[in-house]
Parts: sequence; structure tokens; C-alpha cells
Amino acid sequence: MKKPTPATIEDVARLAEVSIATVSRAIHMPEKVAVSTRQKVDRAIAVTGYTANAMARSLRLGRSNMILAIAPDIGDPNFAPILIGLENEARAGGYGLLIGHTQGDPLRGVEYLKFLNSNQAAGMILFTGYVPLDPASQTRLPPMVAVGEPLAQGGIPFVGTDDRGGARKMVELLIAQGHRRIAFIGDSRERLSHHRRRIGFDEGLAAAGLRDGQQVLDSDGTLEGGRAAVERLFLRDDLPTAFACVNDQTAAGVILSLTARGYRIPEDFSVTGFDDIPQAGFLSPALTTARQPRTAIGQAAMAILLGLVEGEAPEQAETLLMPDLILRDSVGARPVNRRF
Amino acid sequence: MKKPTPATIEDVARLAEVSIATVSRAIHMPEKVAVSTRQKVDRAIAVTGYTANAMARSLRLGRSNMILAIAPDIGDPNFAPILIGLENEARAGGYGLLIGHTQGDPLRGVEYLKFLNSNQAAGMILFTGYVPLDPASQTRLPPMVAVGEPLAQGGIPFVGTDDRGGARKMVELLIAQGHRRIAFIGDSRERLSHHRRRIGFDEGLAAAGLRDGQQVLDSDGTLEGGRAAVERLFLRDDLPTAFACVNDQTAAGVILSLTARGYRIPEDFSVTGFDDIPQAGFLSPALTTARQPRTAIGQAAMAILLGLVEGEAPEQAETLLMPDLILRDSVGARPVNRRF
DNA sequence: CTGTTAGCGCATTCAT
DNA sequence: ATGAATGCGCTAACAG
Repeated sequence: MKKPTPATIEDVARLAEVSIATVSRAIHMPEKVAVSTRQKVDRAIAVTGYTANAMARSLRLGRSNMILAIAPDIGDPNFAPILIGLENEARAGGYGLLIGHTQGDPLRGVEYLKFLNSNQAAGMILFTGYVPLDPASQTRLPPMVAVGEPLAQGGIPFVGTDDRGGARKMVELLIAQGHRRIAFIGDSRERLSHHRRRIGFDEGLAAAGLRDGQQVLDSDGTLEGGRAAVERLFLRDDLPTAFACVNDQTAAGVILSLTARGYRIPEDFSVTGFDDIPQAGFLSPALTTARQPRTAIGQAAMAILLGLVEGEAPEQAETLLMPDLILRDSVGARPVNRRF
Repeated sequence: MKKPTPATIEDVARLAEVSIATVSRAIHMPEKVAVSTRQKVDRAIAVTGYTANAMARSLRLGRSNMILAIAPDIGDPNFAPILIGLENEARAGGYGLLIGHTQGDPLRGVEYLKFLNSNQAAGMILFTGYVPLDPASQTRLPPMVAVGEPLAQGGIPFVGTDDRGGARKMVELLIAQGHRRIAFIGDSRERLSHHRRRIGFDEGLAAAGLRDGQQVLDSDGTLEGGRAAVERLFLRDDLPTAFACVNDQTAAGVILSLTARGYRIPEDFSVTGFDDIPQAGFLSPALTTARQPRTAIGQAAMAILLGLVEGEAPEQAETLLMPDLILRDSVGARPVNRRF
């Protein structure tokens, strides 16, 4: 019969013929222990296959070694790559990563907050775009870092894409291709990230002295919305030669609508997206877009959170990572002879 | 100044003027406590905002309330939907879900096994297709359930798609459309799931008395492999009218190759996939495929695992869920006048 | 029905 | 440099 129960610190101590205090020291403060003793302990640990019971350790320390990440929707294509970054960094720091999803229900956020307060996790990564707040509990908020969508509330560090800079780079690309009349299909809902893309668009155009060529259509960030925006545009006469879309879904709608009308992309119109969702490369034509540096975002966010957990002062309010422009087939030179 | 430290069971007991044992009972065995006492306790809990310290509880019970899910690749499109099912069911049972990824490295699997042995998790969900095994540790394996890819090793319950049944349904659909000569583009690598799809294909054809119309091409489950298989096929003269592919990636390759040769789908050839990856609907033509019931798989797997954790005997070796046929545009009736 | 108490495994004083 | 003893918060056995 093998060992039915995992080795405890006591097993190690007995085998090494020292006290449990010494074993603990040998592990956590090796320099405070005689070399010979340390060796005995190390050997005993190897023999027993000892791993400290994390529960006991957490109880004693009053702090867990888990980080909880909560998201409104785990299925979000942005989620997985960020998760990888989070998990890598957490593991490197000796932490485990827990995940929870709220399915958009703020109540579930509060539930997870309780979870934190019961010491099950040392800190929290927020994908939600808002801070779950338990009106009942008056305990101070645990360490948190927001990711993906900036937080309206202040005081919580945010790590995400440089939406403004990315949008600006996108416009500059279009301008470099000769486009002078560019439409921005935006998102009028309250999303900070989308608002910032709009600002980057404006800036890029203004810097090139092209404020006149600017057209802005409001939409809702969905494929349907993108389609509808194009339809509205065709009611007027003053067509752009390029569409800069607030995200890939919108761009997909624009492409579909344009194609349905018999236009060719990029010969007749150029269109760009933002995000680089998995489907972006499968559209026809394949979509030129700005890819969010998702894994890097996850990694940076976790690094900051672990710093917070371990008592460091927060560095800065926002850490913005520049997206990469992914050049595919939906952007071309401005059509020279517009046939319409 | 607010409460700096969370309320403990002792705070509640003091406020309710009972002993801590009574508080614990009021929570876990309400029927063993007088109604009036229970009310006092409930009120005290509400006032203090008490949540049991999970660490202390786990330490005492010798069992954690976390389940660890490990996957070779979190980015896998199959992963997120299964994760949702897992998380839902875990939460319903009072468990949290931890995730880890091995990046295909067996060593990291062993690392997670140690994690389990340090009591950080009560059980484990395996996406890996194999059991991480620590040669050093002789402790018996913790409760595990495999998901997605069947396990070669026996003794571990598996929950997944009914690959055989799904493939068979797919072939039957093709046959119903009039196809008599059907090629199966398989995957010769060692994947049990893919092997089972092949068997379902054979069965469907045999049941219709169509063993003659059967062609089987080996491939590797990738887009490139699908493309290559078609090219090989065109070296011969005896073309099928439909391609049943082992998965969506392969189907994408087949579609690309066929389209590049100037054929139209589904007019000239029908093609089917398997899995329903997110891109499937974005192919042109949109791919008809079998969708794995992923969330249901996750839910079922977690239910079984929690049963195991709580000491129930495992029910059955395999739980197979039938995939749904997603009818899109890549399947049509058998071409009546083959022009080639 | 309720209270007293032991002990889960560990890190950490306080002695030595 | 090392050991003995304490308590983190909780549940369950045992008494009453």
C-alpha cells in the first residue's frame, strides 16, 4: 500500500531529524539555516515528495495564492489570448489563475467579490468594464486591475490596447494609399475604447490636413450595424473611397453590404477593421485590421496585479500597448477613375 | 475606519450570543438548530457580512472546493464553450474553476498534478488527451474526467461528442441528397476522435449499401492537408461528388482547392466538415458541418467529476453527446449532368 | 438543542 | 542556528 495521504512538513522534519520550524526556514529563508542542515532537509523533501499544503499556508498567511479573473463572457474571442498572458505571468509568480464569468449579470460580480473576501483569491482581474460593488460589504476593495475595456471608475489600473494610437496608424495607412475622403463607422454606445478609436481617427485626418474629407457614421459595433451604415451612406451622393471601421464586426458588415451592391474591394473601396478577430482573415477579401496585442496585455496586467498584491504602490493609471497593423487584402490604392 | 479584516465565525457567534459551533451548525445543518437560534444567527451573519474563510474550511475538511481544468491550448476554439459549461456546473455545486495550460508540455502536466496533491484542487478536468503522470509520486490519482479527446488510458471517464454517430448522420445527409460516390478526407494521426468519425462514415455508407462508392484519403486534419488531399485525388480519374471531411479545417482546405480549380460548391461538389469552428460560417460557401455540443459537454463532465469528488462511483466509461448538424451552403443535390 | 475542545498544516515568535 | 509552542478559522466529536 502506497502513501494514501500527502507528506506533511512533519514527515519531512522527522526524516531530516530536525524540527518543523527548521524545515520551514530551510524552504523560505535558506540563508538562515546551516548548509549541512539545509542539505538534509532538501534530501528529505525529495524523498517524501513534499509539497506544502497550500490551504494551511494561506490560512496562516492570511492570503491566498490565487488570482481571480472575471469576464462577462468567456467566449469572447479576445478572452482566450489574454488569458494565456495572464496565466503565464501568474504561474511565473507562483500564483494560480481562477476564472469566473458573470454572463453580464452584475449580481454575479458581487458574488465573486464575496469569494475574494473569503480569502479565496488575493486579487482580481476585471474584464467587465465596471467594478462589481457590494453595497452591503464595507470592506475595502481587494487589489484589482482592469483589462480590455477601460474602467469608468478611477483608481483602478487599466491595461489595454492603445485605441487612439492604433486608429491613427490605421488612418495614416489609408492616407498613404492616397485616400482623401474617408468614412469612420463608429459606435455610439458608451464604450470608452470605441470612443478613443474615433479620436485617433480624427487626429490622423487632422494631422494630414484632411478634416474636410472626414465623414463619421454612427453605428453599434455589430455586423448589422456596419451594413446599415453603408446603406444610409448610399442615400447621399458624396461617397468616400475608404471605410475605417471601429471594429472587425462592423467592417464585416461594410464588406458584405458593398459586395452585395456589386462593388469590388479593394478596387472600388478600401475598408479596415480593428481587433483582428479570428474570422478577420476568412472574410473575402481578408480584412486589414489592427491586432490587439492580447497576450502581452494579459501578461502586463498580471504583472501589475501581482505587484499590487504584494504591496507595491500602483505605477500608473493606464498602460496602453500599441496594436499591430495586420495588412491583408481589404485595403488598396485610391481608385483613380471612379466610375460612379 | 471600516472593518479592515473580514468577519470570522467568532464575530458572528458573539453577536448572536451563541457558540461558534452553533453558528457552524446553523449554516451547515440548519435542521439541527432551534428555529429561534437559527434566526439570531442568520441576522448576525447578515449584519457582519460573514463569509466562511474558505482556506480554513478546506484545511479542516482536507479537501478544496476548486476544480482544475488543464488544456494543452486555451486558445483552441473548442475550449471556451466547454469552459462555460464547466464553470456553470462547478459554480452550481459550490466549486470554483481553476485553469491551467500545458502548452503541449507534459512536464507542465506533472506540475499541475503536484498542485492537486498539495490540496489546492479536489479534482481535475483533462483536455489533454493523456493523463499527466508523475513517476516520482506514488500517490493515487485524484478524481479526473477527460473531455474533448478520449483518453487512451482506461479507468478515466470521458465526456465528449459522439463522433461516430455524428459522422454517420453527416453521410446520411449526403446520401439523402443523392450522392453515391463520397470521399472521406481523414486524419491518419493518432486521434481517437478522428478515427471514430471514420468508422461512422463507413457505417453510414455500408448501411446504404454503398461500400463501392467509398473513397478514403488520409490527411492530417489541417487546412493544408485538405488541400493536398484534393490535389492527390485529381491525379486519378474517378472523382466523388461529395467530400466528407474529418474536421472543418480539412474542409476549408478542400473548398479552397476546389474553388481554385474553378469548381463551384455545392453545384459541382458538396463538402461537409465537423466541429463547427467559428470560422465555418465565414467560409464561402458557408460550411455545412456537425457542431459539437460543447457547453453541454462541459456541464456533463463537471457533473460527473463532482460526483467522483464527493465519493460516488463512476457511472460509465464514456458519455457521448450527439452533435447537431448545422446545415449551411456547402451541400447540395448530386450534380445530374457532370460536365467532367 | 447547544457548548467545549481538539486539531487540520503551516509560519512565526520567543527561547535557547 | 535550532527547537518548542502558539494560533490562523473552521468542523466534528463529544459532553452535557
